[in-house]
Amino acid sequence: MSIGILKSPISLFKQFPTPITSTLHYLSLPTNLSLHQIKQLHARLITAGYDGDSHFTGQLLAALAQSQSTPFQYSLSILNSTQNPSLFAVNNLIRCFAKSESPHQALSLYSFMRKNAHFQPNNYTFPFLFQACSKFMGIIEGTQIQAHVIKLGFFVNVYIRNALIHLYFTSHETKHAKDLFDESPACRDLVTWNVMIAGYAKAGQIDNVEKMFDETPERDVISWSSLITGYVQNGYLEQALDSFKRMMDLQLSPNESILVMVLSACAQLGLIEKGRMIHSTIDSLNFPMTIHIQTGLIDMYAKCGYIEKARNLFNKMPIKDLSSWNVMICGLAIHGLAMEAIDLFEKFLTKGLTPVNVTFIGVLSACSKAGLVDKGCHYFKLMMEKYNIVPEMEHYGCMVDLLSRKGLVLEAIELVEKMSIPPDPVLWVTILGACRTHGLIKLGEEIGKKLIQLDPNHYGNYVQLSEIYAKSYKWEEVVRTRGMINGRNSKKIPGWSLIEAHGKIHQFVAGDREHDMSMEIYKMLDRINTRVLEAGYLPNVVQVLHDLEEEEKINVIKEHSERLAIAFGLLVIGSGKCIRIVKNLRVCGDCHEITKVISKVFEREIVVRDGSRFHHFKRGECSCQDYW
DNA sequence: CTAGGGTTAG
Repeated sequence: MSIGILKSPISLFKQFPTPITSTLHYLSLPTNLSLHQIKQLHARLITAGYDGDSHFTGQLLAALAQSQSTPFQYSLSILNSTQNPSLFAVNNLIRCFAKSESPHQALSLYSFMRKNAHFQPNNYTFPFLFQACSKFMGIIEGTQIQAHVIKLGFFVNVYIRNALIHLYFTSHETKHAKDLFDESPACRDLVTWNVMIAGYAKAGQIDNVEKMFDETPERDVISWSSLITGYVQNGYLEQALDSFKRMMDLQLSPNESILVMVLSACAQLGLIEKGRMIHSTIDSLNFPMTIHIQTGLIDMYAKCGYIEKARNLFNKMPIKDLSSWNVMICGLAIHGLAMEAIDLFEKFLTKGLTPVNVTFIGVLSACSKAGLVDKGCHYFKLMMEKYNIVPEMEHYGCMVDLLSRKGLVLEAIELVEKMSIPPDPVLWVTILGACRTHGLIKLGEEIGKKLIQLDPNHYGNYVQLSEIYAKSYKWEEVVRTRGMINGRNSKKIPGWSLIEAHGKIHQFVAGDREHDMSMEIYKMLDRINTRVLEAGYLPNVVQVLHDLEEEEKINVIKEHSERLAIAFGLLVIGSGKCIRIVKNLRVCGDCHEITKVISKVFEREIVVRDGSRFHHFKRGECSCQDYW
């Protein structure tokens, strides 16, 4: 009896004769059976009197090992009910253990094997063992097993070597992985190259990722997938999109992973035109609308400013997983739709789903963006007490932000001092900023001095402190603090803004004169400045007044990257169409103010995604209500 | 029967 004549696993059950004849001993099961189907089959075998048959035990375990589920107990019980399990069965049990939640059990089984002359490991055993070690970074155990591999003469087996290289990479032993790769060029295949590409990607060594990819003799879709994933995970978003284009130009078909990654690249860059193009590529390829693809699309639309599109896709999803909910909740949060994010989270809970750390980052950041102190504190407590989630830096970040911006600076300080992990200095920077805006001179002075001591090169701390002095009219201190900036190596992250126009990406930095249309852009900027002044816009006087040392800086404020992008947008984006800008840093107060006025006098909708959220500017107002 | 890639926040 051959499995080839059977149409589906279900028909397999129906065609099982009772009692099962000996011809069935040559049966091998199809892969991708569900746990339910395997259990049904198992039941039939028992009723047919084949319980404990060593051949069928092996087949059941092989099917389990290749199924989606990871039933540790069940697979063990199958083996235990067998009198004379085959090596095949034991290997597949190791495989089951390797992918289960307790992969170290694979090693217990291995040491049992070594004590039994009957079950000496073969070439199939070791890849599963190294896979198990990879799951818990068991490089010490792995190295011991490597010694056995050498002793038994299996070290030339390409499957085993690949699994071992993979183990070295997952255990951050990049050097050892490379040595193993270099050692025997003869013992390499396509998988070896792919392991190297993905391994270097995980290690953040993007140069080596590219080198390995270029040197791969023949590439498959996993090679491309590993390259593109490596780019996205290390922030090389444009390169990821370029590689995707290259791949598509070669008429290769993408897989799900590639599509999800390029959607993420578009999401992070805010490239709606490109994102839409990928969406239509997915449609025209008739690519299956999996949960991952749908979730990627929701994330992309939300992060590109189309929250209603994201919402529609989410509501239409027949099956959602945890990530889908997380993406949607976080998407609402970056749009400042705090109440909707909270309502969705409550709906999530009523479905009986269990939130994870990311879910709470979404909820808490929603609360912080809307200044909902009571709700934020409630959910922070709920997270710790009901769900036993230990807060991470990001959760503290939301809470400190929420409390301090609402003026509850002492509460914020108390929270930071009670933290279970050493606080990131950024938390103190947030509190320092709140001291400045709420006029807490003495406290701010103290924190500012401490921060400068902690990191004397951080430019922003001097600025904050000097502004606190300025507020209390301590001019000498202002001058002294400003003077301390000179000669420091500022670690300031360079700010940029980008705008998509007619399928091209245009990126600007402050004072940028590199763009082809620079002349027109600066002319437009002059026009903007004239018209907003007429409309009653006042530049941030305090800031300008005390930037005495370098007059250059006054101009730099006027030439902040988003202003260049807006000017460019007004020039090239058809009137009536919304101008969409993405920037990496938070929008500064002055730019926020001027953008409001621009939206009014030029009658333009302007959407800015800054480092933390969306601002929808319309008719002189912003969706954030000036709280951001 | 074997090894390799995967969305989520600021």
